[in-house]
Amino acid sequence: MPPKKPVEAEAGSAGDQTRNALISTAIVLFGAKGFDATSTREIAAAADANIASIAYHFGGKGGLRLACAEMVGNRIQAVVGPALRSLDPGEDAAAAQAAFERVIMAVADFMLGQVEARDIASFMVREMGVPGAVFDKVYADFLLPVHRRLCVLLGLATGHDPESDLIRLGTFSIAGQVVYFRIGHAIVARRMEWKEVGPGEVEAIKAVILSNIRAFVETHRKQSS
Amino acid sequence: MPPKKPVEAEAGSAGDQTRNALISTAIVLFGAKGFDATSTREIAAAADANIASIAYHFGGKGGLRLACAEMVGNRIQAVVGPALRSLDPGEDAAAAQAAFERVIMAVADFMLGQVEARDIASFMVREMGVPGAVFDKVYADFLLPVHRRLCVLLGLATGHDPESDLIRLGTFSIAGQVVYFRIGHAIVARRMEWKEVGPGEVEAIKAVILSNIRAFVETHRKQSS
DNA sequence: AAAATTAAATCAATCGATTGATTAATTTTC
DNA sequence: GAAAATTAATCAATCGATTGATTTAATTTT
Repeated sequence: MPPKKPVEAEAGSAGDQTRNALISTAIVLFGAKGFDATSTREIAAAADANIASIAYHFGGKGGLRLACAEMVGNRIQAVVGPALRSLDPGEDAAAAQAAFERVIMAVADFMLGQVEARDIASFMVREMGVPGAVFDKVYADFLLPVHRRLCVLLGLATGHDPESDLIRLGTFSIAGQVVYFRIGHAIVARRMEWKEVGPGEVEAIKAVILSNIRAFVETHRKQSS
Repeated sequence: MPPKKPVEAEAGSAGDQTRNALISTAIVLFGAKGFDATSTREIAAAADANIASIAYHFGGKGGLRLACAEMVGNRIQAVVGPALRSLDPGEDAAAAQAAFERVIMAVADFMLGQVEARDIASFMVREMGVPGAVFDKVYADFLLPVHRRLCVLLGLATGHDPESDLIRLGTFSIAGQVVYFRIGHAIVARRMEWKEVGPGEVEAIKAVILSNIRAFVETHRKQSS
């Protein structure tokens, strides 16, 4: 019988080591090739573990998938969470816009930045395409609260109702740009004649997205009575 | 043995019928579940054909994948091509912007519109995520020329060099919004509390994207000397 | 025009390989 | 020494691909 999942990340236990190794390598492989295209033998070999370890620790391949989603959610929360709760913009439209920009830029840095984070982003983007337990969990635990908060900020920045169609869809259209540059990085890189998407290229992408954010706010800004 | 009675030789030979049926159903299944998650038996059963037909007509599962990409490319070309070549904007910035908007709106209609087209879009979006023969073919035959043409239009509309980083990345940021609303439609629909993405919802999305296009042009417009 | 021939297409059956999962035995850890 | 963890080996099921036989359509020969 598998043990209770560790609340704290204890790297000491031998069981947790292989457990974490399986999750880490599975995220990379799931993100790179997809869930179905990745075999349990491949994961076990890359993680230097036995095939049966997957069933032992996670109950099966599906359980490992959920465990990956949980770790991905925690990782992203650690990146975006502080930027989301770092300030209370109150009624200041400029401060709200600055906070909105900061969150989107943080997400872009995470999604497009370091190579180790790209696998995490790829995994999550893949899972968001197919309905299932992972989708429901990530949506409820991560996507919905983050999007709600972004809508509050964008609503304050423009003077519109945060839950209006304009603000909700507008937030999607901005956040969607970040997502697109992640999943479409191969196309973008080829078209831009980039050998790789390094720090300089990420900055170029961020500049365009930031410009689009400010253009959106400026276009839809309401006069505050 | 007596010869068989002459049968009707109506539209399409018997071989082409099953061939087209295999491609059509494969696009739907590949788009909905992914290439690896779709078995040849499943395709053959849905297409009401024999399993061996896939190897006979396409040489194998991979050949069917390429054949699907070819048909998808033709379908999209038929939709976007006329809008792209319908006019020569010359030096008129306003006409170029109008043409740009028309093309993006046509792509959005195709990507988000009718249910039968969503499978095609899903298939292509999936294939664009993994490097391979399909990626190379679609990029060279479809993505590159369309993106180049869009850059010309957006360059004319804003007065910038069509091949500048700003215009190329800006075009991606706009076209990427359309792609995102396709792959993220499940998330968007849940957040917007839409039961389904019907014509009205598509119009709402298009309005936001169109607004973003105009905000981009207005922000980056150069004075023509 | 009838018969014979060739080519195209589909069929049921089966191949070896691989999938995720499971077992029983063994080692490690505390 | 008991629980936790790992291991090699095996399970039934399914994968894509292939086979040889059969049927259908088109072409040639008589």
